[in-house]
Amino acid sequence: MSAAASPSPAGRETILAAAAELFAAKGFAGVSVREVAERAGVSKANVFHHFSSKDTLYLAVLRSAVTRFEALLDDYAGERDGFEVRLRGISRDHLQNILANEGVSRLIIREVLESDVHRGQELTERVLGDGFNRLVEVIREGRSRGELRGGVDPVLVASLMVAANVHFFQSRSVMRALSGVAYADDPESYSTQVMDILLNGIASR
Amino acid sequence: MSAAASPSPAGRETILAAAAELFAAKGFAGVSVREVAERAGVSKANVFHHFSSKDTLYLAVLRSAVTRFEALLDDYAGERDGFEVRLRGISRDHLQNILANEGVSRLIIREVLESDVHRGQELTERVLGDGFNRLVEVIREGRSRGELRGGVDPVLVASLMVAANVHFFQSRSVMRALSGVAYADDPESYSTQVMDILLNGIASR
DNA sequence: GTCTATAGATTGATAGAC
DNA sequence: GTCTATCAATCTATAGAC
Repeated sequence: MSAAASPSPAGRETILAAAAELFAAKGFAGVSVREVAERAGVSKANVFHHFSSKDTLYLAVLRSAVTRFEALLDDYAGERDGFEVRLRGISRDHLQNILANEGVSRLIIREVLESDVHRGQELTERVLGDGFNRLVEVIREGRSRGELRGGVDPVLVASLMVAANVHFFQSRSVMRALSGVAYADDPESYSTQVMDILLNGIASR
Repeated sequence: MSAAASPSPAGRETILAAAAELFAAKGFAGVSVREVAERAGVSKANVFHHFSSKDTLYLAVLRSAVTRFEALLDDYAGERDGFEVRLRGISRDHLQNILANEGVSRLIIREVLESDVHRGQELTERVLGDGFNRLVEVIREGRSRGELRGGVDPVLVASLMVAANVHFFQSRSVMRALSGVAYADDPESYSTQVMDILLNGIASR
């Protein structure tokens, strides 16, 4: 099974992988479609066959990170774990995902930070919305089983989980320099402590 | 009275204000020192008299946001309020501060996100460290009075407070497009709900 | 030194053959 | 699905006027 002759199936994925590396390293403006095509070993026109525009390709790269997150949620979809164990696992793996894909994570954060109203809507609809809503759903499910204190908004809880992990990622360089930040190089420990507080903060009774 | 003849006192502040506007609008690379001098109505040499380099001036602009935060902490330094009321007030005003100074807030976030180890240390020492440590101190004080659950790290709590507010600011454009985000345009309500969870999560017993 | 004009290269995107 | 050929628009860099 040499990879020499696989015409179509890998095509799109190859382009996506090449684009991810390049965009992560040089940003949207710093990369040309020709460059992506060359690295992927296809023609420029082929890139436009799979992705209707450079921006669509870019959003697809960002979306790939969310797809990884959704895959992670699937891993915890089973009935076997309790609410707390599930949320802890999701948060831990989410942070692990962010750290394992630094380049794309940074792209998403930059894009969100810099986006105006219109771009924000685009990012929500085409990149972030589904993943976030699925996380909210997990929490809503917990609420319907009486695991949550009354008055706690599942959307806000999901937002806090994301905020904590994004913050860990984006301020690591500063945290490391702060004295007394024990968890700066230990995402596992960080995630555990954050969820200790969060779960204790939202638990019923 | 008239502002016509105030040679030195306002000088530094005028330059700082001019630089803040320009950096916020065009970023570090997009602004020349000559430009700053012109807007401030002083000579370029005067700028270098007050700030030893363009980067020092830039860091001073970032630091001005932290100075505002420290002033805010002073407002809550009195003995009159309880621990919870104090933390709630600090968080609310902190978010208000971030939103009222969008440009500089964005600069800081960008700078932190993009910084490597060395720049992270610089940002910590010359911009962010003092403010953050003072927030940690407030929480430590609460702990020493038995307001915190055992095992809760004050540094992590401070980090979570910052994370929540930064996240609100930087993902507003996305939150607005998400269905069911009630607090997207209501920082007061957001802050209240976040602190509901956080305080409940860290409270003793 | 500063501005304007312009030549040349490169960009994102499309058309049409295979 | 993939290619070659080609489009108009934009960017880069330089030449020359002031």
